[in-house]
Amino acid sequence: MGTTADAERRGWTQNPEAVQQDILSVALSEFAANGFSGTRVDTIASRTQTSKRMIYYYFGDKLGLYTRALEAAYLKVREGETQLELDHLNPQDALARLVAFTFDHHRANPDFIRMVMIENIHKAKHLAESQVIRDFNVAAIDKLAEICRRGQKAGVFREALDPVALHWQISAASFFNVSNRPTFSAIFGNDLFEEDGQKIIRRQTVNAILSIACKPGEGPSENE
Amino acid sequence: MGTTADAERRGWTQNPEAVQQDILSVALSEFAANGFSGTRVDTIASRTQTSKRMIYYYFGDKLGLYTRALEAAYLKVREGETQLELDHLNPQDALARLVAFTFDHHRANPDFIRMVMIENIHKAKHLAESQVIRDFNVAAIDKLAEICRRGQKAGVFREALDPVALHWQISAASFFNVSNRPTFSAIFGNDLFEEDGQKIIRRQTVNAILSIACKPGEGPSENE
DNA sequence: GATAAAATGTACTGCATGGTTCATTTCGTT
DNA sequence: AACGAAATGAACCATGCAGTACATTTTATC
Repeated sequence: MGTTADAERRGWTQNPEAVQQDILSVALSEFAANGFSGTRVDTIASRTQTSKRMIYYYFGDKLGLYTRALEAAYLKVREGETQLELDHLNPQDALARLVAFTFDHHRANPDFIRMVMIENIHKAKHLAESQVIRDFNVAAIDKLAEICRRGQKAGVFREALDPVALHWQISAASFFNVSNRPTFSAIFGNDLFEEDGQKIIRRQTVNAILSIACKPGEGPSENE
Repeated sequence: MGTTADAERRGWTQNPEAVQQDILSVALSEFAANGFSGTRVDTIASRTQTSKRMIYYYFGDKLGLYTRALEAAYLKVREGETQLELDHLNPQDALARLVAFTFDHHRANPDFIRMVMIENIHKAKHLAESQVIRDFNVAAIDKLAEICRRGQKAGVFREALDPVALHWQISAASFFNVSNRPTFSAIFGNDLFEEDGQKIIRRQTVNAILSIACKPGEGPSENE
């Protein structure tokens, strides 16, 4: 990626970029696993090719490292979202596809989910302070807004439909599915989180979202 | 409360029950606010009428206190659920009522939500170990299962409807609404969490759930 | 190849914090 | 009122852990 040199390290060679990446990726996994106060800087350091000294050299303090890890998580997950191409589909199908994609994408990025969970525990304090995150998060809803416009213009979506409220519904299902899996499956068993169960949930979710968006009669067909 | 004596404390008087309750309620609020590792036993103690010594006397260690606080949170919230009476309503209305109630009930118990969030961060480790919680949680779904039975018998609900999957959907919306408010409103603004916005979300959620449960044509009416 | 800046290694420190020790007071029982 | 057990107070301890000091090595620049 870019000019990042390859890290051939015998004896040792300087490689600032690689060292920072190394630290960041370990930090992300540790913070995601243990939360902010639950995470030990020493543990991060030990899982790294480098030392605690370097963490403070590059990131200042624990909070600085956490913030950067949080940003890295967002960047990585948003990157994956750009893949999705929906313009060639009719509004209903585009929406269905977006929902299914979001559902799967959340599942595929549990570390990101956990970072957001942790942020919520902290009342989103750090997220709110990070300009990086705020900037490109507003764009997260663009695709959905565009679909809504098209659907309303075509007369198949409700006039009162609000993209943000719809995004809320999509996020709720997709997020909860990952975030609350431990408690939910501890209480009600793991069936819904096996492959078959997840298919059911995803289909239910897609249908539910479509029924929110569509005018009566324009809803999802039953034969999927 | 039962025979719990009133705590007239001048000089000081022994009152084990009241002391434990005092500790528990402070502990719940601290753990809910700061997570397990983020919480300081000294802070709990200082917000209490009693001392750190008593915490260890009654609860053994920090984890013991946490576990008891978690159980207390569950007990309190489940208690509030027994109010709801649905047998006199037809299945659709009963379900709509249950969903709206659950939505509001989650909102009214943010500390409980936060404890569950924290448990999920910890992969539900402590919840899984608490027999108390497991026991009365299976019962949490009874009302819903009964509604499903009635709706299917009446021919208005889908045959394939699974109460647990439906409960998942109801929980997802109700839980997310509280758990992710900080990050969501940090990114998209607070509108959806004001009174008007919440009404929209709740109505959307009720309709979405009904559309999942009901056969096509038996769905929610539009004039609500 | 000398020099300075950037990058890294090693060892350390100070305090926050979970948990304990030991003594004292309250209170039910006789 | 005496006695033992339960309940409480006040100070203390050990260590986990974020953060630092200081020395050393690499690398670019002249």
